[in-house]
Amino acid sequence: MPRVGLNQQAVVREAARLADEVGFQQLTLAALAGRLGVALPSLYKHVRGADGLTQKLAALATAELANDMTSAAVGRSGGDALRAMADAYRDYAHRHPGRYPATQRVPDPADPEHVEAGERAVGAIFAVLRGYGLTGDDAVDATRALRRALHGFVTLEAAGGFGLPRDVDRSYRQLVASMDISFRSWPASDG
Amino acid sequence: MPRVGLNQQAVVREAARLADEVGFQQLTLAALAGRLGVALPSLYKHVRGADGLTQKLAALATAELANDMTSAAVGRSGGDALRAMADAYRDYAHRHPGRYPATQRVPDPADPEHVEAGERAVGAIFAVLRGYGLTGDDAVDATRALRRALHGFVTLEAAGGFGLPRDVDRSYRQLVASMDISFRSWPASDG
DNA sequence: AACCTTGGCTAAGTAGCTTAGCTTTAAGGC
DNA sequence: GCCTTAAAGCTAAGCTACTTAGCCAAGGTT
Repeated sequence: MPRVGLNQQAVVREAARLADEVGFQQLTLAALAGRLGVALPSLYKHVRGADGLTQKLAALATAELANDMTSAAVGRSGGDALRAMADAYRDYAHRHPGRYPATQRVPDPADPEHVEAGERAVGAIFAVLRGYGLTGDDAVDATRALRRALHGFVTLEAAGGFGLPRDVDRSYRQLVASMDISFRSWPASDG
Repeated sequence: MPRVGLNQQAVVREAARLADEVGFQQLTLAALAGRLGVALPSLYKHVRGADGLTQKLAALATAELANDMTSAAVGRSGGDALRAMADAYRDYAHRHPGRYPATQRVPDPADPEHVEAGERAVGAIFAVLRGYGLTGDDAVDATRALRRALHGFVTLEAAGGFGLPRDVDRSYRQLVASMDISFRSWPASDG
């Protein structure tokens, strides 16, 4: 029995690749083990079963997405920053259709890297909102609104949920434009 | 073997109740069969397996949601109608936590009732948007934006995804208020 | 060289879904 | 009132996927 020499990182990275190829839902331990050239139960030496694997995948994907969003916004502000970040978000979902769904998982408090990645993602949005003069509770609400809008879009897009015949890129630009308007005239916090 | 006397409707209705109790993900054929007092394979006489069951559940839930949204908006217009409909949407998700996720399933073209329910739901939103003077492509984009916003909110809320400490009802009102503003100054279609 | 941690394995068991094929109920025609 | 038959139930069997238990060998450490 020649050793393959796996470790957790190698397993999770391969899982990410596989997920992008076959889809998040189709990511199975059996397929992953086959890809890595080991028997299925061997994976348990590296990750805590199927759930542990998806949690680690979530941590990886969240970190990647946070990176992309941050780099997109750097050196920009206001509507420019918003558009750049929104594009980076959608791009990531397109480039990594299998990893993207994992980013929606609530960070595991027991995994510091996961928690940190989540905070960086939120922080990137916060930074953009500061350009609109939004801070404190307003920024919290606005962050939620933006996350929802972006996530909702790419999810429905991926599901083919846009039955209505309308150019999708354009819809996205419209969405971002409307968020821009919302943020500029954000309802007063005591509303 | 005394007959229970099931039919498709009885099976789907019980599935809806069960889903609300144990959660959409935990809705299993085994649990449903136990609840109905029949052996698991007997369900196949009424629905086409697990997938067929969730599709029928989706049709039921979508119809219910469309009804609620429509009744909420009737006799109102503009921001009033928007708020009422948004509240009805979130209420439904709260009252039927197990059915709600099923409403996100793309309508099955082979199931006329499902298709019709989906059209009624979109139609209810369209009617409200007409009050903002939005029609045609603008209404399409705005409908997508509203669906996303509402769905995103209740999904994140259900997932406990609002880690940030902030009153959730209030966030919802803010969200709806910001949609109201967006719709009143919707970007021109040629933007 | 002996040790012992680690990464691999096989075997076995669980949960859930599905199909095949049989039996019985109960409705309808004669 | 019987006979036929479609429908509704059943058991048996098999599939996929995940999980646990327990064993063995590879290979670094002392």
